[in-house]
Amino acid sequence: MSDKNRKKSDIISVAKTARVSPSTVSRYFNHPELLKLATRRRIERAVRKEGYIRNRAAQTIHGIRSGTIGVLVPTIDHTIFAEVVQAFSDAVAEEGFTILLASHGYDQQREYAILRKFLEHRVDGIALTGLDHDEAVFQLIESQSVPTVMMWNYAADSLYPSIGADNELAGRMISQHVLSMGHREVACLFAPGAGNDRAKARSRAILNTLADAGVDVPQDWQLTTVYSVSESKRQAFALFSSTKRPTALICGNDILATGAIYAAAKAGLRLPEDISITGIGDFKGSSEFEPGLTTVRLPARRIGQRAGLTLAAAIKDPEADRTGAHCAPELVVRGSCRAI
Amino acid sequence: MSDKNRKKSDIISVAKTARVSPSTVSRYFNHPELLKLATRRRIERAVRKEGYIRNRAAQTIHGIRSGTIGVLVPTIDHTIFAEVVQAFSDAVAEEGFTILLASHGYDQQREYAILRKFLEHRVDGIALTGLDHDEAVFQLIESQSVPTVMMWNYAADSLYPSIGADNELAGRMISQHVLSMGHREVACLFAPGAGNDRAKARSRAILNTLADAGVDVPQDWQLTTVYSVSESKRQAFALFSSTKRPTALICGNDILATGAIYAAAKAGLRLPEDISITGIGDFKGSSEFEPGLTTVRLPARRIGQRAGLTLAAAIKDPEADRTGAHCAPELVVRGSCRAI
DNA sequence: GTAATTTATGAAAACATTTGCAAAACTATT
DNA sequence: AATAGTTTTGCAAATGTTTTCATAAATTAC
Repeated sequence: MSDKNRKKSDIISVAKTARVSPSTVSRYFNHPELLKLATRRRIERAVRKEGYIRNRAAQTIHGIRSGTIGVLVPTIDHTIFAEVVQAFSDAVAEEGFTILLASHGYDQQREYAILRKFLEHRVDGIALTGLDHDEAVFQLIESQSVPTVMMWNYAADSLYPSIGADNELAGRMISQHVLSMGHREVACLFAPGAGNDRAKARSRAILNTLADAGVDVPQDWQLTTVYSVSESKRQAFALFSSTKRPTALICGNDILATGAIYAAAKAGLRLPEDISITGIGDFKGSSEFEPGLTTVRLPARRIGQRAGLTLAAAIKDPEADRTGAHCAPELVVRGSCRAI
Repeated sequence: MSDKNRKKSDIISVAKTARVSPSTVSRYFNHPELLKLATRRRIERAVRKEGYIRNRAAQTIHGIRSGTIGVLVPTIDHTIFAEVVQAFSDAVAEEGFTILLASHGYDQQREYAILRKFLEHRVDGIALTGLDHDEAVFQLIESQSVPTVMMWNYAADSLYPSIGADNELAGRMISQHVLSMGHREVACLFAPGAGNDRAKARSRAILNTLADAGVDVPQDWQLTTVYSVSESKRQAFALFSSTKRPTALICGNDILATGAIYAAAKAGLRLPEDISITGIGDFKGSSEFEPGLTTVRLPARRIGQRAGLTLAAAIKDPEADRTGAHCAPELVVRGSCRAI
């Protein structure tokens, strides 16, 4: 494509080979309709010959948008966030944006530091996960007045547009279903709530709903485990091996439920005859268990896409609608939770 | 943190409030050791007061590194790539880089377009997935002479440092194991090879190894399916329901194997008594099935980390060692493949 | 207390662009 | 062929930094 472009080519060198001024080359890219066809042709050839690639950094310092969006998730390698990020990325790529991605591992300090970095790169917008963030994070966003959305969790009164599911509702839905199937002896397996408002909202809602129905979950049936199949398998196995077993186990998410299902198999329990298990999330694959996992679908792809679209719109038009959106969770009844 | 910074603060405004010159502020950030303690203090206060955030775009046009690395994967929401990206991101974050992430969905045209975008952003380095890319992609990288690594797949003679596993070896390992367990009636379930050199290498190696041992896989036992639990479940179920069943099913990756396991359960086959199933990858969770999945571990995290470290080193020191690294696959024998 | 060093700071040029304004080159009109 | 109007282009200033070079200030040596 080029022979001796050892000297990186810039707009000036392109101008030279096209025998026009740098400004004209700039216009070629930004307002091509202002150029005479012949000039356009000439420049096009020069660009090609030089293998010139525009320098967004140089544009950015003119207040022109950087074309990047900072996306901040707790971790990338959980199905659920991976899906959100994928959908988000696809949505904004459509609009010409590229994402800067980073994960904070549920560490609020790191979240702040990463946010600063994003801002140094002059991202045009920011997508955070969850509604719960350090005060400094909010201040930073406020002071830089950069368009922001909060993904994953929904609350009507959030400070910035939130696009996600109502996790409390999800918790309520699954526990109501379990109750409606006649279960009274219910155990719970939750992810830790620290720095994770989603997990917190779910466990709160589940426990409350059960309590309201007069079902009391004893302390030793309220298990907590990190987000990991093997850990939840271990914990659930211990639970299933104890003398008194619940008839149903409500898990805070599908990954934990997966562990519980394996634990049941290991303990020789039949699903759902001996034990009912439910999840939250409806991750890819949850429908494929035998029997399928009864769960509440949190529409990850829809959330990611919607969040991306909303943010892109807010960036392009500061007057755009900045209200969030609730991507409603949906009860998915499969075979893993039976009626008593 | 600030009242009336409606006018975005730059290095000049900071200089003004600190009563020093802009150059001094610049030095405060880049060579603080050159400043007198008192001056440093003064500037620090001004920075804080103004809520100033450095502008990397402005630095970048001075040829200073942008601090970004472009990462290009086929898709983000496959466990395996998510893991690689997570590890990669962590590794380079350590060195001060932020990643620009995009996915091309196995579309070579899109890969090229995304690469151009990365280059417009003046990424300091590029990480691609796999060794197989469009000629134009290589030309672009060559002409911009930007440090590049290729992740996931390993080949000693690759054009750019490759950090990953030898997928052919992985295929050989698993089929040798299956053979050593005495299986002669073997079926295969592969991911499509188009635009995916990893999948291609595996299926080739598996078929060859089997053939060398005199085991011929009939055409209708060579199944191909997209990367999806439900699709592979469907296909495997069909296979299991036909009159003549293999004694073992070798799957091109763990996701496909997962589908096959569910299919077996659905078909009422016992694992491994009635059917042996193997995967490749050893994804998170593969060890937790009952029985655990026999597979070949491809060390995703190690690959991502290693790739990140290698690239970061190449960026920081152009003379750095640019040889790739083979992260050896490793046979993981669990219960899903029995001896006949 | 002065000269010679060393250290800390500032001025100005450079980086790769964009853009407002003005000049040049066309077209259309007479 | 001259004029008015329009379209196309170039000049120069601006953007937010870094860096080289020069100078001022502080320190040390005598």
